[in-house]
Amino acid sequence: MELAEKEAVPRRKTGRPLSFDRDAALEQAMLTFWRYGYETTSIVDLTTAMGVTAPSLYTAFGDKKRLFLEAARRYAGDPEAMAQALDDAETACDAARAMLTSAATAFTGEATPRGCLLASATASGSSASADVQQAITDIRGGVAIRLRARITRDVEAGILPLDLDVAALAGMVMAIIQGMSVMARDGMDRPELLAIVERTLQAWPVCRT
Amino acid sequence: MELAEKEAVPRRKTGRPLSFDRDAALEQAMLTFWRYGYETTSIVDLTTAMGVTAPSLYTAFGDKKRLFLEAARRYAGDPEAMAQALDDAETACDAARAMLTSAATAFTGEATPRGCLLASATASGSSASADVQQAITDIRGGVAIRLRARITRDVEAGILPLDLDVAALAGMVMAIIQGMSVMARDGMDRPELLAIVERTLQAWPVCRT
DNA sequence: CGAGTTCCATAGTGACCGCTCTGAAATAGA
DNA sequence: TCTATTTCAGAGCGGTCACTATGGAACTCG
Repeated sequence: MELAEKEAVPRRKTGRPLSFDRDAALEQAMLTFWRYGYETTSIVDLTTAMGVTAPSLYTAFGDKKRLFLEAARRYAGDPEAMAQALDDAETACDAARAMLTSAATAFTGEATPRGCLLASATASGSSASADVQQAITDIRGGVAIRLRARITRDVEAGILPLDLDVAALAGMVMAIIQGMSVMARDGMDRPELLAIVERTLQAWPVCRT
Repeated sequence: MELAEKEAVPRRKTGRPLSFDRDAALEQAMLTFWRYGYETTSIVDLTTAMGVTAPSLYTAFGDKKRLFLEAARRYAGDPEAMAQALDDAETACDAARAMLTSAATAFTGEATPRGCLLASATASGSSASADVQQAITDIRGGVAIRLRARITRDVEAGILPLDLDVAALAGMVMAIIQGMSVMARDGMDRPELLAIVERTLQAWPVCRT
């Protein structure tokens, strides 16, 4: 539940120090979950990638679920920073374009797995991990909420029509992001994804002005 | 490899007959994979849903991989029928609209799991199932190819502009389908998905004429 | 230097995984 | 009815799963 509270500063004063870089290990865990998914990544996969033994992993991160959620939070980045980026864009259309192009770029990185961790890692799973799936769903929902808020701001500013279906417009952007994740995993390259982004933005009301 | 050949008619003449409806059992297997994914569905999950014992499952379907691929083929339906439906539509835009609305409807059915089996069941997985993931990717790719062909037909007929990026337009439709699968799984209802479809189709060149 | 604390690696734990061995039961053809 | 063939259900195969008990090693503090 409130596992984010004691996480930041549980710093011990005495005792043997950590023999590995916790942050670097978390990064490797994130990349492993990104590539193989939550349930379909084994502890052995993780310990191998992170370069630590199983007991060290459990001491440092709790268990597989908490490690995954921490990795997912690291992947998602600071929600406030995303909200700020959306707000800083001149228009909601610019904000959406920035979201989509950065997604298309991130999904086709050379040094990372393809696609989106949040879209693929818990896309399916047993009922035993329903709570983890819900947590990731909530992160996605948070992005959608912030995007809708940014669009609504443009409606209220008179930039977008008053009768606009804000949820549908935001939903289109979210759907393209999740869809591009699948297609990037299928091997589609970055220019193709960016072309999809530009085509999709043609659906934006009066964005072309 | 060529497991589709001897499948249709391996009918034995003697011996104890099957005590269950193979087709109905396959249907239940499909629904189970649809809900829980490929690797994250256990044999016990399957035998429970199908109402058969493990040895019966293996005798009738081979192994987990072959059962899944057969279920996926059943889910995808006849590719020729889909190609025919695309061709029968008056325009490529109508064909795309039909694809998208039927996807939005199928992803929010009352009697089925939510989302798309082909989009979610192998969205992530260990490297041990890379061949299964590739098989599902190929099915998705087949849909994209047929959609591009239908769009190209409209370009050649002068309905769509000659300089149209066909791959990008088809990719947009495919991305929306995969994306709606995720959002349907997140709980989005049918009217919301259909609103996304209509908004997205605003990006279609001169579809509104 | 101890005492106390924390992390280390080895070597497991029971539970579940996909899958199959076994022998009885049910059919078709002789 | 007898034989051959196929499916049935129960029990269990080796392997992997997430996770941990244990005892020694490395640190801080007094």
